[in-house]
Amino acid sequence: MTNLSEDSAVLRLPRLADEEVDFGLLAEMTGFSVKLVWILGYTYLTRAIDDAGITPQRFSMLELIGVNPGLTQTQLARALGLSRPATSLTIDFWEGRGHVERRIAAQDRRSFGIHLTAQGKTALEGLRVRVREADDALTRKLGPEEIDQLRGLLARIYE
Amino acid sequence: MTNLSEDSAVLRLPRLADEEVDFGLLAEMTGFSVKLVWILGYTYLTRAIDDAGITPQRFSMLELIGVNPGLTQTQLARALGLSRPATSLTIDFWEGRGHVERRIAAQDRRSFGIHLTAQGKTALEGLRVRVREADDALTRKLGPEEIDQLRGLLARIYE
DNA sequence: CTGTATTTGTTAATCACTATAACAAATACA
DNA sequence: TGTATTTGTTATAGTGATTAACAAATACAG
Repeated sequence: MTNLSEDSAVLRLPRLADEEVDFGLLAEMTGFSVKLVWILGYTYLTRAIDDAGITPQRFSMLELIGVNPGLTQTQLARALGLSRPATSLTIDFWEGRGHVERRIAAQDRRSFGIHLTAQGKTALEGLRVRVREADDALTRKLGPEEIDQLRGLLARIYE
Repeated sequence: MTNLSEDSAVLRLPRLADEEVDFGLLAEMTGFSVKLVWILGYTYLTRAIDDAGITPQRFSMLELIGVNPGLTQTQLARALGLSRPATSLTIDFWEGRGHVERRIAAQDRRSFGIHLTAQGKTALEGLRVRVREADDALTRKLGPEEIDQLRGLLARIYE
């Protein structure tokens, strides 16, 4: 995850501003602007939490488990838009660190309820602080009312 | 690129709205909203142009070449935020279709100036129409002044 | 002028991620 | 009771992008 050579990718962002390159249609597309901001946010977030393989996806999973203890893996997969195998592997990751445990569901012994361990709760607290900071950094050029405006417009699109 | 089985990925989007899942901190993050919209836009765009391997990245490259004929591969890589190997392969793709050609630069015979062929120009025109439609579809729930507002706020973040 | 260093582009090897397919166990239902 | 569906896992594969290594051309230092 550390890319520090000549062609480092973490910071590799399209360059709209400088030099003589005209972005043509891309510069007129809302989707392209969204992509640029997404890359920037992903970069901030990754830098904030990248300890031994913690990625935005993996954090999202831990957060969902923390807020909704007992969800099954299929429910988690659907909520986050992942395949069931990907979900299974993500839970393996957190279980291997002792942050999460699978408890067999009494009423349906095919499925597990996923829960945070005490360790997991502590880790999640620490991660949340850093994630918040990264998200604040992303919007640091906007005032509070502008952030609300932006969030509102984005929500109108995907809701 | 066709995923039509049970676990289809093209449409796989996190589900904020329905069911009993609480997204916790994620629901409060601007970066997460941006990600959702980005996924949606990427899905629309991919559906609009996905003929025989044309991806958003590859379209972006063709557009940049069309608007800025004669750029070198290194300049294209920097502008789009790609590595030079990735850029080289993308140009291979378009060159193989006869849409782009490499012309040796007279003053520096290490580098090529990249140019559209007549075929490439025609193809680009057709793609531009579909790309515009996909971008319009993404923002169809917003009025013109709201789109401007959104674009302005996003630009403030990455500029 | 000569030799080293840098730059451009390509190729090869690798890595990370995700998906699909196939499977066992449990449950639902006809 | 027997078939079909669902849950989760494993195995396989495919994709994309990256790093490293390289050849050719150019820049520059001594």
